[in-house]
Amino acid sequence: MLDAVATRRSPAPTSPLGLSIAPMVLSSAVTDTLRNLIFAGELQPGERLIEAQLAERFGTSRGPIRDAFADLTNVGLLTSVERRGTFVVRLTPDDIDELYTLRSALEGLAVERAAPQIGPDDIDRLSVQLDRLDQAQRIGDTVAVGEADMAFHRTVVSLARHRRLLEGWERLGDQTRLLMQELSVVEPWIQAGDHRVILDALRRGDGVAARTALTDHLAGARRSMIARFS
Amino acid sequence: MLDAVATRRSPAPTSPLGLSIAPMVLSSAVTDTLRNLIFAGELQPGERLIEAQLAERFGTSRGPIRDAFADLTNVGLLTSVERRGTFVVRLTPDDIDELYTLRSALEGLAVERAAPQIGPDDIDRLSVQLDRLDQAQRIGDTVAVGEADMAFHRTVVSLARHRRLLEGWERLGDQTRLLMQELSVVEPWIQAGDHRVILDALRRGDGVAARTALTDHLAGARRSMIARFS
DNA sequence: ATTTTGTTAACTGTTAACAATTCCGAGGAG
DNA sequence: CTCCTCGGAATTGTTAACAGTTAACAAAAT
Repeated sequence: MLDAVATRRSPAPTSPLGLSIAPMVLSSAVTDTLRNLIFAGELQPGERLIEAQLAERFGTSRGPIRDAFADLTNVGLLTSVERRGTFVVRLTPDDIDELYTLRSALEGLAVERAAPQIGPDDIDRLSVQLDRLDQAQRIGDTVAVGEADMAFHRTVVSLARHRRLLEGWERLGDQTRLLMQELSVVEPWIQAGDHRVILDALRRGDGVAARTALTDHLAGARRSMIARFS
Repeated sequence: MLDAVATRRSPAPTSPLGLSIAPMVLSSAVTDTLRNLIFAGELQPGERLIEAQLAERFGTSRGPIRDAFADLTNVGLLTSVERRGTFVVRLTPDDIDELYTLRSALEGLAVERAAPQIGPDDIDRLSVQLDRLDQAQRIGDTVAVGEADMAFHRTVVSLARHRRLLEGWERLGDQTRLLMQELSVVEPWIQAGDHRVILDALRRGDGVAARTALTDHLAGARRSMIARFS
């Protein structure tokens, strides 16, 4: 029915046998599939998405497609104009500025909250993710780099134990991935070191240091992104 | 068709004759109506909303209702569980903490960005809104107080000229109004003065002062809210 | 050549019917 | 008395068809 069904939002309940029992809701499956198509660049910025077309492609009716459009519009990956259609967002330099200044504020708050209550297992998790990032960078796999980078940042934010903060950040995270796809950026080498500094500060439980390391890192990324904007 | 159609998101285009020409989209009308019903306390926290019921009440089919549910869920006024229904959010003390810490971060960023580029007309607008707030407080009109308070804060954020910041804040603003309704709070008297301090700092273009005044104000409101939580 | 006006095709918003799941109480077994 | 099972009712998820709007194009007028 669907090319590839990636359940992301709803962590599938499983039966004792490990089988996924949860009756799938098409809308969310479509949402995830579309998101991945966007991140993979198959749906390009500016492109118009037509309900009936996608409905046929996925073998569903237009209802679930509409729901997915609504979701992705709220996340900021699509924009929709009443009675005129919905399109993949095309980011401008102003958008980049907005993205990174906001991420800076949110992630800054996050690390300061996370630092005092962080545990050794959390540190390990972050460390593993950084290794994965290095690995991906060495190979030169753009998609994997994007994924790993965002995974690290997302984990940091999640450690603040602040639901709304995480939800708000996730929107920006998705848009950042769209940006990376749009610029087809292999993350600049600078960042490899930046991340370690953040992690070290967190390991010491030094929230203030972690914050400045993080905001510096994001300011650098922001400049670098705006610079390579064609 | 609809009891009261309040278009909030889409500022209705009007013809030279003053007639609203824009063909109304039911979904957004329903969204606004539901939001107002929630703020007015007619739909109480925890209450379950049933698609068919509301569809009949508004004289529409279930489609637009579903769309409205999706919107309000994304805003944080409703929560919906797959195949199980959607409910008016019931806020807990933890939620209050989240709301105010996040608002603090966002509005802090906002004033610092707004301060350097603020004009006399902006100051006037804010001043008028504060007068309105005082007025409402003197009369003791809870709903008007909530509206005026949120209007002031919203204007401050909008002056930062940062689309994503404003969008993110608006979700929190809506949830704050829900909170006020839930606690049926006439804003504590402290705040009257607090707001003036913020405005004065902005008038001087002093972003840092405005930030501390604002975050102090929000910290106070947070404590006061948690305190009166029954 | 350029603008204007019909005209048509495509698409979104909406509706109503169908399918599948959940909820809730009655009845029976332990 | 408690727990479990088994319908039936209620409710959400999905589908397919209809209606109004927008966009694109060709013909006519300036």
